[in-house]
Amino acid sequence: MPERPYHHGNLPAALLEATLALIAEKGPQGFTLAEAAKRAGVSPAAPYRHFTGREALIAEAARQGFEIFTERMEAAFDDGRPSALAAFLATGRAYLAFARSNPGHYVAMFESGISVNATPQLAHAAERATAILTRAAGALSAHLPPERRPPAAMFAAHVWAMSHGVVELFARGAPGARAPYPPEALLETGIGIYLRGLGLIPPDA
Amino acid sequence: MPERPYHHGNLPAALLEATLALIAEKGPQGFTLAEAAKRAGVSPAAPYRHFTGREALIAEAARQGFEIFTERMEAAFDDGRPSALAAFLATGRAYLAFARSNPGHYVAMFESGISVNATPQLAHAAERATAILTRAAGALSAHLPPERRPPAAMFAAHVWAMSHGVVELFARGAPGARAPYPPEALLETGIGIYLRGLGLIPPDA
DNA sequence: TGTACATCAGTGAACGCGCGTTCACTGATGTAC
DNA sequence: TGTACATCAGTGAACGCGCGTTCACTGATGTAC
Repeated sequence: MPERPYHHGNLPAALLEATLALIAEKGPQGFTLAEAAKRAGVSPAAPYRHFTGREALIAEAARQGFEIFTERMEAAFDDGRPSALAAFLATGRAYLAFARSNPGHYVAMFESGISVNATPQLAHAAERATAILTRAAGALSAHLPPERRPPAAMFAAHVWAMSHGVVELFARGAPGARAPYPPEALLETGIGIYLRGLGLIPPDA
Repeated sequence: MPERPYHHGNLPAALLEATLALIAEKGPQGFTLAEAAKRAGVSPAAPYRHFTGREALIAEAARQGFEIFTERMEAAFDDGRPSALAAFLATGRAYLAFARSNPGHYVAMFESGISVNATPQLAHAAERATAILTRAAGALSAHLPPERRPPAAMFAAHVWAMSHGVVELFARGAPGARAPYPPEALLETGIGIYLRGLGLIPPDA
C-alpha cells in the first residue's frame, strides 16, 4: 500500500465524494467538514484550500446534483422519442432512479435547506432542471385540445410533487419500512391514473 | 413583570412548545436542548427532570404531531359526510392546512429522521394516521366497480405522496420562492385530475 | 392547626467532546533564465 | 540541463464555542401525624 503523497492529486473531487456519502448517511445537518476531510485522508484544514467553508461544499454538492439530475432527465426524455407518452413515463422512472442512485445529491438538492439562490451556479442548475420537467409535460399535454390542457408548469408541478412524495415517504431509508408497495410501482400507477385523468391515456387501457 | 417562581408550573408543555418552534425554524438537526431550555426560561439541566434526553423531546413532538394530525383528518373526513367525495377532498385540504399551521409538528413527523418505532406510543400514533387516510380512500373508492378499484392502501399512498410532495416542494419556507402556483391550488387540481383518472369524477366536470 | 420530613423540580457549575475556522509552517511543484 | 525562486497544496496545533449530559445542591411543595 503506497503512502499517500503530500499532494492529494484530486482533493476537491475526493471531498465532494465524502460529502455525498456523509449527507446520504446522516443528513445535511449531520455532515461535518472535519469528517469529510478525514474520509478524504487529509487534515481538517485542507478543505479550505478549495472551498470557502462548510456551506460551500454542500452548495457544490447540490449544484452538481442538479447538473446530473438534468442530464439524466434529458436523456430519459430523449426529445419526446419514441412518443411523448413513452418519453414522459421514462422521465418519471428516471426521477426515482436518480433519487435511488444518488441519495447524497438528492438530499443536498431537496433537503439541505440551502437556498437555491445560494450561488448563481446553483440557481442556474436548478432552473435547467425545472425547465426539462416542464418541457416533458408540455410535449405530452400538446396532445390535448387547448381548452382541456393544463398549463405545463402546473402539470409538471403535479408530477414532480408526486414523485418527490413517493421518494420521501416510501423510498427513503424508511426505518419503519412503512412502504405498502414498491416505490417504483407506486409512482408508475400514480402517474398512470393522473394521466388518465387528463385524458392522455384511454380510460380502458 | 412578576419573577418566575422557582417551580415552573408546566415545564413539559413549555419545553415542547419551544421544541416545535425551534424545529420549525432550524430543522430537527438544528434543534438543541440547551436553546429549548433557554426559551422555556429554565436551566439546561431542567429538561432532564421530564425527558430522558434530546431524542425523547423530538420523539414526543412527533407523537403529539401524529395525534393532532389524526384528529384533524378525522374531523375533516367526518365519516364520509356529506359525501364520500366531499369528505375526501376536505381531508386533502386538512392535510395541507395541518402542514401550514403546525410546521414544527410536521417536520418532527416527517423530516426528523426519527424512527417511527422509536417508542410504542409513536408507532401507534403513526398507525392511526395511516389508517384514517386509508379509510377515506377506501370509502371513496367503494363507489367504483370492484374490477376498477385500486387497493385502498395504494390509493391512499398516491394521495399522501402528492400532498407531501406539494408541502415539501412548494409550501415550505421556499427561500427561492419557486412555487409556480399557490400550494392549495396545486393540490386541489392535482387530486382532482387523479380522481378523474380513477373515474370518481365525471370527465367533463 | 403545627410541625417534621419525604419528595419533587429546579439550579449552576462542570465535564469531555467535536465542531468550524485560523494561522504560521513546510513539502512539492512549476517556471524563468 | 541546472538552479533560484515563486507558488501551490498540504500539515498540525490551537482557538473559542456550544453542545448533551451529569452531579451535588437547594428551594418549594405535599403529606403524616
